[in-house]
Amino acid sequence: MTGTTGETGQGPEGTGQVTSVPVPAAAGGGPISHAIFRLARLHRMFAGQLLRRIGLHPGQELVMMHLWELGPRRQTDLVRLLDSDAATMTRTVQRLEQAGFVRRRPDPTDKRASLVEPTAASHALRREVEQSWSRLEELVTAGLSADECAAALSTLERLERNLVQAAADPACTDPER
Amino acid sequence: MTGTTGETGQGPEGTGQVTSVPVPAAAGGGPISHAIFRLARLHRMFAGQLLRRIGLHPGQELVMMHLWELGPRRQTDLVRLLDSDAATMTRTVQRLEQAGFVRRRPDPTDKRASLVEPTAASHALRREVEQSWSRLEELVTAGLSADECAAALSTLERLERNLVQAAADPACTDPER
DNA sequence: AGCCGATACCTGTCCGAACAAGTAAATCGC
DNA sequence: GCGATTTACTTGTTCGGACAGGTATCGGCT
Repeated sequence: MTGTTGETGQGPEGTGQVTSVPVPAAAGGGPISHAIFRLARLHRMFAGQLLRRIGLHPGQELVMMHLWELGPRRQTDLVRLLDSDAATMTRTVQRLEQAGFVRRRPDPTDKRASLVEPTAASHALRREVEQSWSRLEELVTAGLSADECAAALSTLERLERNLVQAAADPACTDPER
Repeated sequence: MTGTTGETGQGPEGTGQVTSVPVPAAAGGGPISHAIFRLARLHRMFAGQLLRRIGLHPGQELVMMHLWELGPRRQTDLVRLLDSDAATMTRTVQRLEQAGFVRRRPDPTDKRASLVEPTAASHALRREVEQSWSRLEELVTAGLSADECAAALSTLERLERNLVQAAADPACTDPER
């Protein structure tokens, strides 16, 4: 049993090593797209690394944070909050339940729905999760002034808005060209 | 013909629908981290959508672009170029081979290695892939001036550099805190 | 009441990402 | 030359993400 990681199938456990990341000089494509791609990869890598040591997998922490913040929710609500996929949410919640961080209970007002609520045990994680997020934020914004942070945030949101808008505009990705 | 998508197991075929993305107001955590997260998700969604219609899955196009650009490479080189995972690369190349976009041949100078080269058939895709990337870049940077684009790129690179540096610094993620 | 379309969820499948472990071959050091 | 280490690749496993169905339920409409 090499990976004597978790008693419940949870409990990831890695080396904690972040590879040095040479940052390849991209082959042609859009520079901003590539930059987003690489930044996202690094960001994911760090988040995963920070989370792993507190027993969560990337993505699960977002569910937990919403549950801690808002209390019991239906899966559908979680899907909407995280803008996630229903199928993914089903299995994520199943794993969180199996890991003991979440409980499920039928919605009294809707026999189709199930309410998801954080367990008492899960609350012990909250502080750690929030610290990890703060830590990640510190790493990302290291050496940036408050103004620069605000500018960076504004830039990211601008790019995001562009994509959101493009998603709404049918002509953008579909027919044309 | 719903599931009869590809004769080789390839050939993704989706609805082409990009959900509207409500952009949840995040629960607590670092605003920049969340922005990166959401931007990356949207970006991935669009890239996937554009690629799907030309018969590739996200990630595969990066391999192909490097091969088209640089010619035959060993898998290890591809791993380094994309800063990817060796195991992922093995299976990605296997799928590309199975789909007929890539051929593999033993490296004459190193019996461990295998050379990966684009097939003639794959070259027909090149233009489409490059157009898709251009298109994605247009969507992301819609309405931005050249200066704003440069600034955005600089911002993204700055954040990336921070993470790269943090990755190199052992004290950042490991013990401490 | 009965019907029909929307919802809420589940399962199956395919894919990329990451880690662990193992095999074969190359290379270094003696 | 030979053993120890490194390298190149493969396989197994676990996740998240996305799409394609399928089932039970809810609701509005007739």
